[in-house]
Amino acid sequence: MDGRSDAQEGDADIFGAPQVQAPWLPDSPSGGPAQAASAEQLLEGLNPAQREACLHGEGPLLILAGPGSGKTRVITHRIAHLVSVRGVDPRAVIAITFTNKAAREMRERVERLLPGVSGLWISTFHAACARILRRDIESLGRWTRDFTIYDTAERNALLRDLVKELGYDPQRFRAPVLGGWISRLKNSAAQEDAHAAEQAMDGMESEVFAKVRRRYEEAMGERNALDFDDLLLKVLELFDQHPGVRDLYAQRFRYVLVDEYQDTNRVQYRLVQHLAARHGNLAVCGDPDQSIYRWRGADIRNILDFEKDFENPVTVRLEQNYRSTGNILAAASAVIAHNTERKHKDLWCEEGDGEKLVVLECADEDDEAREIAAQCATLRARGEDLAQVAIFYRMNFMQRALETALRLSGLPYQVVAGLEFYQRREIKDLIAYLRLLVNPADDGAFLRVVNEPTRGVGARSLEKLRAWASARREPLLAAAGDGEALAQIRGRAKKGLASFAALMDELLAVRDADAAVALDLVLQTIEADRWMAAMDDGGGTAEREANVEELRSHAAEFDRLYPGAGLRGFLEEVALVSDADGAEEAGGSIKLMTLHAAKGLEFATVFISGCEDGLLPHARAVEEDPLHGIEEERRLFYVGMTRARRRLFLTRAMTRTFFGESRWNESSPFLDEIPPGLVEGAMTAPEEEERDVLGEYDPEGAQALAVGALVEHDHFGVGTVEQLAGAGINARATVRFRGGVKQLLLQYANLRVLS
DNA sequence: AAGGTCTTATTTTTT
DNA sequence: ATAAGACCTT
Repeated sequence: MDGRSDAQEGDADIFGAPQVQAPWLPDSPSGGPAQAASAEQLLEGLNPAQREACLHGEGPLLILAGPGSGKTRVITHRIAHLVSVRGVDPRAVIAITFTNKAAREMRERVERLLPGVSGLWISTFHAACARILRRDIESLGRWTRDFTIYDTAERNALLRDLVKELGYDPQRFRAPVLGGWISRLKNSAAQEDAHAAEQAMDGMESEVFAKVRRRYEEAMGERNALDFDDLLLKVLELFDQHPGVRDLYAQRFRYVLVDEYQDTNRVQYRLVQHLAARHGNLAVCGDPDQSIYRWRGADIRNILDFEKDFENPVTVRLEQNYRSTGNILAAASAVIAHNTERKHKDLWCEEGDGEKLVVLECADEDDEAREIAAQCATLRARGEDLAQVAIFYRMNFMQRALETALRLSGLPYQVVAGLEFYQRREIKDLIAYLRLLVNPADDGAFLRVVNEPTRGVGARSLEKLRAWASARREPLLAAAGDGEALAQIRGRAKKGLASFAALMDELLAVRDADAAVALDLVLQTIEADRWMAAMDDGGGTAEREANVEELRSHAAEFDRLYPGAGLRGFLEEVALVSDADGAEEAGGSIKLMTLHAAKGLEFATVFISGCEDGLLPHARAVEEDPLHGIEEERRLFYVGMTRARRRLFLTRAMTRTFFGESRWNESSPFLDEIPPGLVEGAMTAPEEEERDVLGEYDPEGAQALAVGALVEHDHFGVGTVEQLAGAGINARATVRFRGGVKQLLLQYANLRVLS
């Protein structure tokens, strides 16, 4: 195999030239590991199936990998084997993952096997595409390589503006909905049924939608911006329209590996086809049972049909589970067996049965959170490492109650994949300054910071500026620096705009500088201290200052890690890597995350909270698509269960507060799919529960209740009792309030009897 | 134009 | 319950 010579010669000047590149992938001119691991070392400890996947040479390879079957191990060892044993140039290998977290982990593990290696591409689809576009997007004619990446919030902000601009009611045509439609349309663009997607919207609305969409694409072009979907789509366009460019990449990537293939959508599928077109050495890895991204276009057929799509693929099944105890595995297998859309798998493990699963029924979400915290405290007392404990939830808002309980119990915790940080106002503003400086056409960034700190520029003058700019198809920043445009604006606004333009002009000096340097100049130029003081809404400026300081240290750290990547590289990372906290992991703390974020991870102890009908499966998922929805939710539950190595707790709350109102929930149907013999504390622990609950429940007051009594409730006001049922903690009342009839659990309702 | 109060919708999941 | 918007006042 002499992959090395042709890749190096052909690509050195093309790919190795100094350029903006995905910073975490330093693409040094000469790749190659410092010291190669030997073949024996690499295969050590692998089972026969893992070995086969690792050693597979040329041609398509499908790795069907059950949870905990050592999939990442196989991929990383395969890469190491290719490079160090078969002598493949690292730059001829591309490994694509689905999340940043997975990419990071894979990179670390490969580096451990191949110390000092460089030139490998290990990244998400989005990062890889961004990187390709930074180099080649100008072939498409419309964007420059300094394009800005818009996240969902920025996309929605633009859409809202456009809806208004087009004279529609932004209340009726809400940006997130429109954005969702646009995204779905784009992701099905590579499919035959793109037309069908458009028809799905009815009459009147579809016309509005079509108009908004057209304007949106136009505006994104004018702003030199791309949304997440565009990143993939534009590469596809590039490859379709410029076979030469396509060949450059297809030629370079002798080996293409794709992880989590079951979650690829049709666009990603086609991208992979392009990349592997030349050499056909495509190895994909995945598990149809863990496909949980159908809602954003993932097409499970991609993996189910792999064997049809490629001639003579080698299929390797990894069915031995190295992670979980027998009980956990049996429970998870029993649950997933209820799905019809799947390939049968026989998972097995050498572990013993282990502990039984524990189901905890709790009164409400606070009780649930306290119960979980109490269990965690017990684990800690027994000497368990809390870093090996995770709590999963279906929806982000559920995080609150959990956090509160953990904090009260004095347990250290860490929220994984919270986008919090980069959503903070001061951080978004600073990022917008930096973006505008790299991409002066980014009107979104302009609008965000033109009056931040305040410069007396209000809606009226901005409207004039906009009119002038859009008539000339000029960016707003250019207009702000144009005497003619400013001629129609007077007073403070005029001065403000001019000074803003001058300020941005000054900042231009650090356009190609390191991230920290650029950030510091921005902070200095806008007089950050005064700016933050002005933002102060009473809570003081300490927190904002700390956030800004954290951003500075992020930037400095980035510069240190990726010399040469500069401000542009930093902005790319900020746009694509949402989980900023993932970098440094706080030792010994419990991990909180959504079920989706849990994919690919493992913990000794796992809590799945909210095992309730309506939440798991999520009511909306089932509603949208009764057929596939429930199966996807079941897969999600399965993913959660199979993260656990030794202990699995499934918790549910009888009532849960949704938005202000508390709702009664049935238990999740998935719980009933677990063989009862594997579960302990079967379904309820009445004596404990009663004790918990009675503390807050006043039976005295309840006794005064009778049908016909007039009662008062904190939220619903005054009402009449129509019916009483149940006893003790289950006592319920049906009460007619002015706003309607409510079923209330007496223990929580806190009813005051008026007559 | 800026700052305050009041209404309103919001809750899948991620790049 | 909460946050973001709309709306009103200065």
